Amino acid sequence: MLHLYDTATREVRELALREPGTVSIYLCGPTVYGPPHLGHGRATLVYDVLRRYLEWSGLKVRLVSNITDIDDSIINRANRENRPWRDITTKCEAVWFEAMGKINVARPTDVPRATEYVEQMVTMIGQLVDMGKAYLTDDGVYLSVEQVEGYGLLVHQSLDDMLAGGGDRDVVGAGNKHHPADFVLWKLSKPGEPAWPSPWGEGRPGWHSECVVMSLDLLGEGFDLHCGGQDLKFPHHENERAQAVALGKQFANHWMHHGFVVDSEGEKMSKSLGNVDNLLDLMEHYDPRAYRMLLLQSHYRGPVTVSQDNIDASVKALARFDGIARRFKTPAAAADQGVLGAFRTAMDDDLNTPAAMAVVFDAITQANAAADGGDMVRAHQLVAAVHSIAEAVGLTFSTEEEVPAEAAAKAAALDAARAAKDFAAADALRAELQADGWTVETTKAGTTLRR
RNA sequence: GGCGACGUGGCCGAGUGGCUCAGGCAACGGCCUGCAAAGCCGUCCACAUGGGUUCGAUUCCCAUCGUCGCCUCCA
Repeated sequence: MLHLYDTATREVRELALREPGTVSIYLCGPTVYGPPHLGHGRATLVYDVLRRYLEWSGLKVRLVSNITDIDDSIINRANRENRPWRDITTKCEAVWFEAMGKINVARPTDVPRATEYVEQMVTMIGQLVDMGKAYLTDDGVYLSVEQVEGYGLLVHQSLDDMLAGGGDRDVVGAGNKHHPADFVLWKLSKPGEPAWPSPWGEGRPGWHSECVVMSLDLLGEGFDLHCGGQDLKFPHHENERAQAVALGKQFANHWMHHGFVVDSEGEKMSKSLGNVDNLLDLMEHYDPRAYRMLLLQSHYRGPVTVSQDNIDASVKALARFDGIARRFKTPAAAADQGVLGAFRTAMDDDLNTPAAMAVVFDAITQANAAADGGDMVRAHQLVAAVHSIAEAVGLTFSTEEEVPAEAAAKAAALDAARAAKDFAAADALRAELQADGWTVETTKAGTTLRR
């Protein structure tokens, strides 16, 4: 069974299932106000691999990932561009799923939108107010973190230490809050801002309230796993949990956080740094599978550098990977159990995908070696295992390339020249094709081209 | 100031108290090939620094240096 590092307990431990055979996962989704960046790509790819692996293992996965379509960033952009905010959110959501499709990230089983949950959020906030755990101020409703048992579980820091570290930062809503760490549940709206009715006045929910309501509604109390980027650990996840705890509800049983995408200087790639390449750009310029391969060859908890060199290396690795799919069309054998077992061992150990990929590449080498040695049965067993693993991690094979008529004609001419032993002509044709970007393989069976 | 992560070979990147010191990319040699490519075989290049524990440390402990993240925008 899968063991994962749990941020709350700071140890790798078994992912316990509330209901045998079914895994319930909540992943904080995007705020739809701009194109998805590389960080979003990593987040979705990491958990797509997790989800596929669990399904491949025979488990039923319920993966809920929300769309945050109420947020200050959205309102700001709407004001800046003088257009309706819903226009932005619907467009961005469409772009989001388009990008997800390109990187082969399966759509979550549930995609709730914040706008569809406002009433439930108001109800929940009302309960917190009634319980005396939340209070109304001039600009909204806040949760009183001092009344939350174990606040700071995920950051492993006491409330006092958090405050001591604040430095010169401005405390948001300082004048209104009872305690500097209290956070907003309901923001009263200013004229012209999107607004929903509430007992405290028109306004909109705070970000942290969205996810707690949606996750508990769709997955129920004590769901198995809550995941997201390390930057969501605090305050977002801490505050989601705080609300659940304040309500007296069981929240996530296990917390998983992945590392950042960094630039070549090793700094976090963040929107505020302005060094962000968006995900669609990356897909346009490189094999869309390259990013997944790059991430699979890194551990999910560490930082990943997305650089020219790294992407190039991943593209090359994919070529080797595709090589066996070209060589062995349909593996007509049962998958090698040793390879699958080694793969499972790696994955179950905190999703050690780099080790898992090492298993795959070893199997590829062995399969090629077996075939070179004439043992096709063995080769096919290994290839079948590679195909199975590819499915488990969401990698597809690229085999047949569309070859334009002109290039195909040159390839045919090349074969004819070789048959006639006119090697000078053959070499010239090959050079032309290579100049056009083709990888040319001339074999006894004829010339094949691929990009 | 508090909390945390990390420093592995030309690059990326797992892992381990000693045994065979993953894997990918690159380079070099060989086989194969008309020559290449692909594939296979082999070579090369390691564990930030200084102490300590130990029969033995890249792996454990301490210190130092360095990098990065979080401490209410953020995947």
